[in-house]
Amino acid sequence: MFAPVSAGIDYAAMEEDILKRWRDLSLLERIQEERADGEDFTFFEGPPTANGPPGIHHVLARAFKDMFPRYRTMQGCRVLRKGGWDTHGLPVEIEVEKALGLGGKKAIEDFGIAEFNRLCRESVSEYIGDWEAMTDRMAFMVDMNDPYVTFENDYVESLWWICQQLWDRDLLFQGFKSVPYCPRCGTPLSSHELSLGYKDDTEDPSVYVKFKLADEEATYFLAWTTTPWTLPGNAALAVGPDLDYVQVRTASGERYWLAAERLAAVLPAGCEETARCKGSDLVGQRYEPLYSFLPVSENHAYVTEADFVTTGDGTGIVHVAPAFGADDLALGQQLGLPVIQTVLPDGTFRAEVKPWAGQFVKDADPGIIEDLDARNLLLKADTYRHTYPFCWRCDSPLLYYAKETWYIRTSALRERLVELNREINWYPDHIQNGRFGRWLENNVDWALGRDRFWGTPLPIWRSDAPGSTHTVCIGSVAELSKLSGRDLTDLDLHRPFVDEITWPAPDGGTMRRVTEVADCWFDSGAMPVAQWHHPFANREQWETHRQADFICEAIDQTRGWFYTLHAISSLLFDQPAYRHVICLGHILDAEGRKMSKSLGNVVNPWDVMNRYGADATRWTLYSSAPPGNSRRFSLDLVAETVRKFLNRLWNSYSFHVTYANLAGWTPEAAPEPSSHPLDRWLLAELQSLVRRVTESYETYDVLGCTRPVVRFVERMSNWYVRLNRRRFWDGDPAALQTLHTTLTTLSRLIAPATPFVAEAIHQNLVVGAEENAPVSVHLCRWPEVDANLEERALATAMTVVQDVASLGLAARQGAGLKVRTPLAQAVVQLASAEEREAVAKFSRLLCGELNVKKLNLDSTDNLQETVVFPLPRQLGQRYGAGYPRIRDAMAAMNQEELARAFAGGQGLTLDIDSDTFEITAEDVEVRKTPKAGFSVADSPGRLVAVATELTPELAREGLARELVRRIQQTRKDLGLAISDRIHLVLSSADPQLARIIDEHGAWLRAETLCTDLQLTDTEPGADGEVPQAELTDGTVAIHVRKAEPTQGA
RNA sequence: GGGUCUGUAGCUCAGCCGGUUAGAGCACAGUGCUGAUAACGCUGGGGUCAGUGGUUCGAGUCCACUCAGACCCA
Repeated sequence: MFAPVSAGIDYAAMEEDILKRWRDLSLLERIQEERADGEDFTFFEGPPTANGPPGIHHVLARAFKDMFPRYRTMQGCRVLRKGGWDTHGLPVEIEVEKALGLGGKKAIEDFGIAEFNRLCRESVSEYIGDWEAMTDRMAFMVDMNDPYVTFENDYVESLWWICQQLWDRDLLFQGFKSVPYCPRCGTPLSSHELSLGYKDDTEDPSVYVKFKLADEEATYFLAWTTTPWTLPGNAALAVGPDLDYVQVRTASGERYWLAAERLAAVLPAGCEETARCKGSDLVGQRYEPLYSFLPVSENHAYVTEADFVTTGDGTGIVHVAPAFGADDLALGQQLGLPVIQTVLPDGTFRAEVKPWAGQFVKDADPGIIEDLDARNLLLKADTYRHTYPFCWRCDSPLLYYAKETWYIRTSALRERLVELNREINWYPDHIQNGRFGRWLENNVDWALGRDRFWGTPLPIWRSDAPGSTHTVCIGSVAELSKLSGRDLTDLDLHRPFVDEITWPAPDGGTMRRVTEVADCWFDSGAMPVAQWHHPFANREQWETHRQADFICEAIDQTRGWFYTLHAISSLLFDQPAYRHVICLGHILDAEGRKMSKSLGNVVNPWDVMNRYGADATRWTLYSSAPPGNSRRFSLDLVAETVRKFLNRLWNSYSFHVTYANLAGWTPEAAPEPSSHPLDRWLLAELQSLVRRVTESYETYDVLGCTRPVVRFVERMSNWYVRLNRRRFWDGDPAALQTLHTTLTTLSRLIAPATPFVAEAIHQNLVVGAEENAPVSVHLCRWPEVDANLEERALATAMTVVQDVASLGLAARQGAGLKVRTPLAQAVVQLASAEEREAVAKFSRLLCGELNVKKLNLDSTDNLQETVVFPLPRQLGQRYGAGYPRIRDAMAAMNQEELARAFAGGQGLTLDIDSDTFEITAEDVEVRKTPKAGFSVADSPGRLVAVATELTPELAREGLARELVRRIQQTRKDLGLAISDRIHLVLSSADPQLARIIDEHGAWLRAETLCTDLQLTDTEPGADGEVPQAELTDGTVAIHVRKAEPTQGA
């Protein structure tokens, strides 16, 4: 006996039961034990930060992460699934800063770094419980008991080791980075801080500046800027190489170079064009610097080309100041331009910039404009409105400012990064050469340092002796202990404690740590190394798992984790960090808007999982859209998954258990193959499904793993089970075995995707019935295709049969004939002998489906009359009185041939009484009417006609079925069990009743499990209590009473 | 402003190498079936394949541009 399964199911409750079962089994531990000798499959967990509760988008990522490790486990692999937590970084600091009400770096320093970092450490585990609960509830199988944690000393020490590796290979260096910088708070802002403070319609100066050519008199390049204060830092001018430039002479006699497209907007009409060329022709021209406050040794003050030059505004010639703009700096680094840093960190000009020394740069703008004007270097000055960033804390306008910071020299290995990317399999594949590939091709050095507090301290110590460059990069705690002469084993590897470690420098100064901490993306990108505390421990683990077989995150990680993993692994080990990567699109709300707290449209994963269950949630995410697409998500979609997939599966399962138990059936260890065509068909379909799904798992095709299963379950439920109900009722072992095999195979096939339902089925059908069965479906081996059961011809045959059934039902409906009324025959006409053979094999099935006495496959009769009807509106308009003649002439022709001709695109030319009429296919309507006595439906190449004549015998049989149907409904309404016996009294004044019972009584009693049937001839009144059925000339009342079970039966 | 992706029925999505009249599910309407099913069948309404131009005998599909949305970068 299987445990009874009710069709109505509460998935959430079922899942809670299964979770408990897994806990009792210690499933994860058990899997790791049983697969200890398996081939290795390595999954890397992209670590989340637990300083906020998980949202539905985290469920999305975790659902996709879960499938493939589970699949590999079922293929026998030993799967690494180590959890991890990302704990450092600015977002964490900002949360704590807000909670403490601190305003900026200075305030944090005053508050105390030690206490601040302690609070950060606390904050990142605040929601760890929520995350663990969500992970557990959705059945993301990951080891949360032994996760890597990026703030732990072992982890940080590995990061130090990496820094030292890079340092030793001259890949770690100090350079400039342009950052949005708040002069008041004295700190750079991160991109998400930046996005908090943009203001539209900010007014700034708009100045057109004249740069005099070095070796041409009275000739200038015109450049445009909204930040005059950056002009003392000018190092070059940039043009677009493919843009057209003109030199024009103005009325004053001066000549200006600018983009041809900008001429009209910048200069008054009437200028004379004196030269024209491409931007690339200007490259290399030298000009006289506007200012020379700072000594400059490098080559500068010439024209170069840059792809960021546009003609949307300005002059098409861009003033380049590497000390400030990010584009400028990148270009400058590429060309070796000097960083002319004229501005101090507090936003004022340095002393060397004499006229404006000490002045806040923005306040100096008018003075600079005045100065340029006085020196005849200003064409014009105006104001300009645009979007400009402000500090979200103090509202000061931000400056883009090149700051000295630590870099990883990734650009030195740019080519190698691109090459190694070719070894990675990307899903969707466009990311490889698209977003990610392009990003790598344009790789710039990785700015590693952050002027912050809660992060991995850069392990770089430098002598504080004036002018000293003595610097060391530490690679381990032991090394630091040795250098500092202290045992630092228990040192917390964070600020401020690490900063306190100093020692005498050989040049007389003191070795002090640089104050920066590492970009937190460095932490997570280093996890392949640091999660093992490599090279200090776990050598074997590290060797085995240095490359992931599979990772999966959302698309925003292309420049985040996907990049940092790739960069670190390529630089250190010259190999990609991962072989397969699924890059997910973002999740949107039902209206297609981004989910955000401010819009209040964030879906809480618990609401979804509590209502519909984790399986339904997971399956919806897998199957509703390609993984890489952004996807709309709503509860309705999950509800649809329940209805259209899970319920159909569950009901088939419930059906199977009900009838297996009724028949006392148990599965056979080695069942005989069934010869029943429907069984063979289902098993053949099952084999194709296994083949298809397996291929999809092998190729990381998530839609291929899921959508075919939906189609299969639909056919299993609505075709196989429905058509075989009689066999199940009869306890046919072949049918029960077929459905059993199918359901248990299916449970393994869906186990990686919907682990709960799969487990529920497995527990009841397999664990409950077989000795030595795996205790969990997740310990089973993946199903294999049984080639003996694959019969492709059967699948095609069945599609013909299904089409014939549809046509037959359409034909019945066309004649208004209820399916319950039997008809004498259906005539089926098909295009080929193969199709006829297929249908013949299933003719009994089709007779039942269409409720006809026989199927006639041999008729060649013409069952439809064709009439080609000339349309009066069109032909009448064209030929007026000629229309009746056309009509009569066409009516006299062979309608079949005519219809064929028009269908084939031919027209018709009629010559009647010396008049000529041209008739096209648009002028006629081909009407088909069924032959008398039939109702017809057809599809291309197929036709089904049902005989419409209803003899009294057939009518009585139909009424008998109607009676049975009413009695069964009554049984249901009375709440009788399916196997309960009944007493039945039928009352009607219509003498037909007796005749019906005479002819069909035995059948009726068998169908309704009626042990005692009585007839009375009282015509029932309109008693609403007693169910009734309509006969031809009267009504019959149905009295059902449950029969007491016979003693001992 | 730049890059990548997406845009097909009211909604969620298919649509192969360019090839006949663009499909499915949901929702809606009618109707039928049902002792497994919260289901199911049949019929129907519903489409400027985002837009414009081009290539081609032929374009939802290829190319260019435009528009809208998403993400990343400025």
